[in-house]
Amino acid sequence: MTVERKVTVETEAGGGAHARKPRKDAARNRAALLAAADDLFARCASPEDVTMSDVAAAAGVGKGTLFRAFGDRTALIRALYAARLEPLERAVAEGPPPLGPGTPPLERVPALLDAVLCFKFDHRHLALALEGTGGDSPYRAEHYERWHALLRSALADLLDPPDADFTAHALLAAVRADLVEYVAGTHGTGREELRARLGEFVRRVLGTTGGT
Amino acid sequence: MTVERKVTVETEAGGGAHARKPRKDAARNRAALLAAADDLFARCASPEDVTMSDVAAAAGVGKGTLFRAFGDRTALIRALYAARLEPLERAVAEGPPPLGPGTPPLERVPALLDAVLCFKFDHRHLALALEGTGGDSPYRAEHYERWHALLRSALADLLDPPDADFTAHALLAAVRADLVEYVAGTHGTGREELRARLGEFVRRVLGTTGGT
DNA sequence: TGCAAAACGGACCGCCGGTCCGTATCTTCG
DNA sequence: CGAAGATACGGACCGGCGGTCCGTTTTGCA
Repeated sequence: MTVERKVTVETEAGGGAHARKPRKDAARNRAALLAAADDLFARCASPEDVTMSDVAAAAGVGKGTLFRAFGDRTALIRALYAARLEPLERAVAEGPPPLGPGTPPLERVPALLDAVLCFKFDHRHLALALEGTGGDSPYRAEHYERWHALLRSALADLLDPPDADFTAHALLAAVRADLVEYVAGTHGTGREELRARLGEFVRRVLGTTGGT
Repeated sequence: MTVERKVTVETEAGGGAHARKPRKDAARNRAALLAAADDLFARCASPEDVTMSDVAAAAGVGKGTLFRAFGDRTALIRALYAARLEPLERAVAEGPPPLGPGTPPLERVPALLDAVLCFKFDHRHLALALEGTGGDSPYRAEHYERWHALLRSALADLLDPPDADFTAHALLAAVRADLVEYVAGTHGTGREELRARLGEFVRRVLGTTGGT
């Protein structure tokens, strides 16, 4: 009876999870949705008041399409955030100093935090949307774990292991999007001034006293 | 025609905003609602899944009563949080060292942060509910401004003014409820260990090297 | 060109925060 | 003590949101 080779075998077993090539309209719509969402988040005061329907409408597609493409609100925001973050992550993973690997920790840690701060500042709307996903903490996002691990390992040369772990958390907490937004928004503190303050703070944490 | 002295004059002009004595049942219900809310937040995993209807039902009153008493969800949570925080605020405002005024900054700053950490740890459910109020940042709450100002003024003796301001923010960021929850929950880090890590971190920020 | 797989889209659902208003309860004053 | 006015009660009700469903349309392949 020939078992019906209907398989759709998918080559999945090997572990490669490559989605088997999306249809053209699907790809186009996905891109349009990302663009529309980015635009809306940038334009609106609070992430709360850009609804999923808004995004779909702005992209010129139906709501069903939006949810089919991304699953849910959180996933949409994560996808958007990840797309914007990718250049920075590449620079950290394989770029030149002071961000890339092979940089001495005392130099790399401040550079990493400065880079994160700049990113959060320049993409506040996305970062706020991501961190304010309501559900629960932003700490659930796996990219947080990556940054934490990176920072911790860089700090490992300078501190005791348990301290390195907590310090990494604490330093990342200093560049959380809502804090950045608050300081920048309320006090009118500008980008460069914020960078200077953070730099000084990090220097103090690392015990680097001034120096040339 | 005697202009109808209907006034309800209220003595408001003087600036005193004392609500003119609430009715007895209103007071009782208010208390019941606070208790019910506290209980529910403590019992539920995420603040998100305790609804206003739940609170009203648990307190044995109607939803209308709940909203009449507190206005909206945020105000309910704030009232609850403020009630629990009050002892600590008194200790800070008029208590003995190391929390109270008159304590030298080098001693007071770590003490304040330790106290906040303990409070956030012990009342995670409330702190999470408050900070996760969705709307926007927890920085809008006026009690944040109080703590920030307090810390900043304590730091003013040790740092340049702009650094004191940012440092106060950064230190408070290290004790945010969701971070505490994450570190305590995921890594199973206990209360005392967390206090030790925070203490060490603060010490490093203040440049206090070990010492007896 | 024909056909099945895949994607589309918008009506629809459940839920939640918040409102409204007829009814019940308290308080005060004669 | 009784009645009237003020205040609070409570739950049916509303608008809007995230998310789902399924009949219809598009696409890719042979």
